[in-house]
Amino acid sequence: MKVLNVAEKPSVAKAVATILSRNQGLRVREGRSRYNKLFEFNYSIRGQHCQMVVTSVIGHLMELEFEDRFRKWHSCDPAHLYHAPVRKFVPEDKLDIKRTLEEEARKCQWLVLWLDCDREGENIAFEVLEVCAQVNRHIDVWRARFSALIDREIHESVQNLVRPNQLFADAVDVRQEIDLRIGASFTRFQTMLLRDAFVLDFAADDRNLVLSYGPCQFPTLGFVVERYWEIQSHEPEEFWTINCSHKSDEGTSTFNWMRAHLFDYTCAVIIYEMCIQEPTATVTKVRQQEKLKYPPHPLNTIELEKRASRYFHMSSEHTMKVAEDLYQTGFISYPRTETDYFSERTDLHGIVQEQLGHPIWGSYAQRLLDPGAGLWRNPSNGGHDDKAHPPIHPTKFSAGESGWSQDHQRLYELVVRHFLACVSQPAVGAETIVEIDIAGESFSSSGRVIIAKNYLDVYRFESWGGSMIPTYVFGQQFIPTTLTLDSGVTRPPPLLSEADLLNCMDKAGIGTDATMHDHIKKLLDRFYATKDSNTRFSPTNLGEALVMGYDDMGYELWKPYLRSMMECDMKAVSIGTKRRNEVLTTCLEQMKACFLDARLNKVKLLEAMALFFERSNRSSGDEQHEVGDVVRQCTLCQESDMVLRRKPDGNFMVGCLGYPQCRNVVWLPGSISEAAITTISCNHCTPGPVYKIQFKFRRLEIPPNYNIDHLGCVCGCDEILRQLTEICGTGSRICSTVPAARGRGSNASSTNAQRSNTRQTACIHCSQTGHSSNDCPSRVPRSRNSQSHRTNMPSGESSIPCNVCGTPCILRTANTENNRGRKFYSCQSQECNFFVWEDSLNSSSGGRSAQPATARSSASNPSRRGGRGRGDRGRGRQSGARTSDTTFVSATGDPVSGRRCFVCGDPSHFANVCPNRGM
DNA sequence: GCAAGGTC
Repeated sequence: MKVLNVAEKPSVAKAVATILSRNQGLRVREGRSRYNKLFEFNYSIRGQHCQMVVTSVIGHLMELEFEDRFRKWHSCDPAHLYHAPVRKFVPEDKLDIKRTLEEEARKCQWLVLWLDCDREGENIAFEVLEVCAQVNRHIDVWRARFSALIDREIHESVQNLVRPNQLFADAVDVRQEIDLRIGASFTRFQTMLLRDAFVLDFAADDRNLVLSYGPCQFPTLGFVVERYWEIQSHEPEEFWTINCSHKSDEGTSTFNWMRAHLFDYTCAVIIYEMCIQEPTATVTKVRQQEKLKYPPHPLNTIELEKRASRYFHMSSEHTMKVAEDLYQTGFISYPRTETDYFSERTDLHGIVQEQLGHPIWGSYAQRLLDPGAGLWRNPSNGGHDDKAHPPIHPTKFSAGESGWSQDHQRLYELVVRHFLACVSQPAVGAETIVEIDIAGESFSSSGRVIIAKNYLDVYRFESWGGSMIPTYVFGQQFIPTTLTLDSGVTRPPPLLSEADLLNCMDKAGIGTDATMHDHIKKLLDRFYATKDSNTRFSPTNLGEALVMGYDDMGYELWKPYLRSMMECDMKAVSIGTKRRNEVLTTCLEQMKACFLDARLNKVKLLEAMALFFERSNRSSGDEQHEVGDVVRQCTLCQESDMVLRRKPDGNFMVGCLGYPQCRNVVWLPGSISEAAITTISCNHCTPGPVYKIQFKFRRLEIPPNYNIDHLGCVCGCDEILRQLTEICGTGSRICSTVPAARGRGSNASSTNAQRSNTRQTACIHCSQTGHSSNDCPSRVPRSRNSQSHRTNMPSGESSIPCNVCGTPCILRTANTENNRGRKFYSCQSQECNFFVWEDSLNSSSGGRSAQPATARSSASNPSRRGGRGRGDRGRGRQSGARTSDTTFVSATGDPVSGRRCFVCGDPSHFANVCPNRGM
């Protein structure tokens, strides 16, 4: 029988082949991919003679992408990316590996998968399986389960093959699809919204700047911003403390006040004065005890990154590059591992033995192996095990190689010293604590003497501070040498260091050991954060603005909860308690709703950006193409979407995204001041969905008997919209400009709204034809700024104060069929919708109502927080001074203020406990 | 031009 064995990486293929063949009769040949060799030997599985071929892939064989027609950024509304078709395929650079697998699979009866024993490994197993089964559908597929590349483990696993686990692979499929859809939709949305709207001069090529969003990179940025805000909002507070020292023949001891400090000056002074009046100190306790300082757990990836950052100021990304080099050249074990415990079968003594010849730590290694020295101790167990790789440890001796950089040298030294420390006894110290009493107040002093340094002898990166303390005996009395009342101020926490950031990510489950450094690097690459020489991170203006924008929307998109929830769902899929499609559908529905909501609230992002950046007056580039909100699929080209857009002149239109190939367009009345897509679809227009638009018209530009708020459909069925287009026109500038003419001329199937524009309708201001109300020569010059509008009011015009806002109302004449010639007062303020018939003001009761004909829209004057600088944010949060006073409950049951669920928007809970998640 | 996850 011929058996094809496939490992996740070349090194594992080589190790498996070497172990199984016992290095006898092992033949090596090249495959189509230069990195993935093939190893051949004979072996017996459960008594059956097998010709074994072992080869490898390089991680994932396949990638997930949108189908071609959705890949261009302007090809569709980003909201469509939540259901646009995706495909899994082998990318160009992996085709060689695929061909090798196909060639070998054709000749084999069995396929044995030696992928890492985690979810990603299982998913890769199914990718390999798919490729092999396509060329040999009879191939029998098996999975080898192993937890380390050690002889017994590998031999046992091949004799106890199991079937691949579809559920594990499903969980990864779900993760991939969600990551892709969320990432691509939000990235396109925020990039196209913000890039050209502001002057982003920090990037050399700001036209090609990408403002990416990702479920790992954003929470990572969130940690940085949150700490920054904490520092910004810190208000130093003065405190008071009493310090005491005592000088004797043996030396000086410093005693610390056991109350530490008081913020109340009066209290501190009263206590201090009591001490001054009765300054005799009495020793109330002398305690001596042995203290141990334990060596670190065996080294895993995150710990390696953290320590290299702390000890050598190396970035996590650089650390992993250097570690990869050392691994490739055989000096250290596999550097991407979660495991921080050595299997009992690891030959720890053998690893130490290799280091005996080292000029610096060789003698320490000798002492370790000397049973008489008593220095050896079996390493501790950190409690993490990825079941695939051992902790990082040295695999080959080196006293320094010629090609090594200083960082190679340092990292190898760290790995070796860390390993030697792990198998060493803890340091032992003798600690003395002395407590004294002065006028009823307690003070303490401590000293430590190291009795045996043990592992600290080799682990030079750690120290154990301590100082000698003079001898004191219980009951002894003395007069302090100094007794002072000192003041200090509270300090903010420091900026996050790289080690802190890795810690936050690790605790919140953001990224994996192999990818965390990538997410950190991405923050720097995207200009979201900077790192100072002390490896501490600050957000850039861009990073802070983005987080602030989403925070102002009330969404937790920059917090780690979304990722944590996804992780829970992945776990549920992998153990079979939830189905793959169920999780996928529900999660994507929720994220799409969240996306649509975020887009409706995009003004928050714009406002936050405006706090930090100048507005740009660019009119070309993406701004022209800024994807608006989708109304429907274009019925003309039937490929792209029709989207609502606001043109530079302020007028609205609905145009096809396929422009200029498709020039389908619907022109809208020129009297619209606001328009926003809703999620309500029209019941009449087909093919659906056709989303209705919430319009707001300018009071002065439409007849009085029309409501200024109108929920309408632009696809021809809406009578009111049709009438208003007839009455108001679409704006003469639109009619006369070249692009507009092009749009109409090329599109024979123009809508009612378009055709109506050419009719001769009377202006509502002067009742003349030949111009629209927008361009009426008798019309009051109208600015978008209501302030300037007021100053331009023509003198002599009849006016009354507005009942609602007090702004003068102008007397107008209606020109509609039902009310032609009738006078009405209309408020000039754009923020106010008040108008009233003149005749109704004179009738005390009955007849026409004296009430304003239109109510103020609740949305017309949204309550806003005042302008806010960077520093105010944290302060607001600290004092709970947010817009809502609702109490929120986090997963741990702690009340948290000012947030709302990003799934359903309900402010009473967080998304992780949302009843609407339905999963 | 978007994500995150493998790995050379």
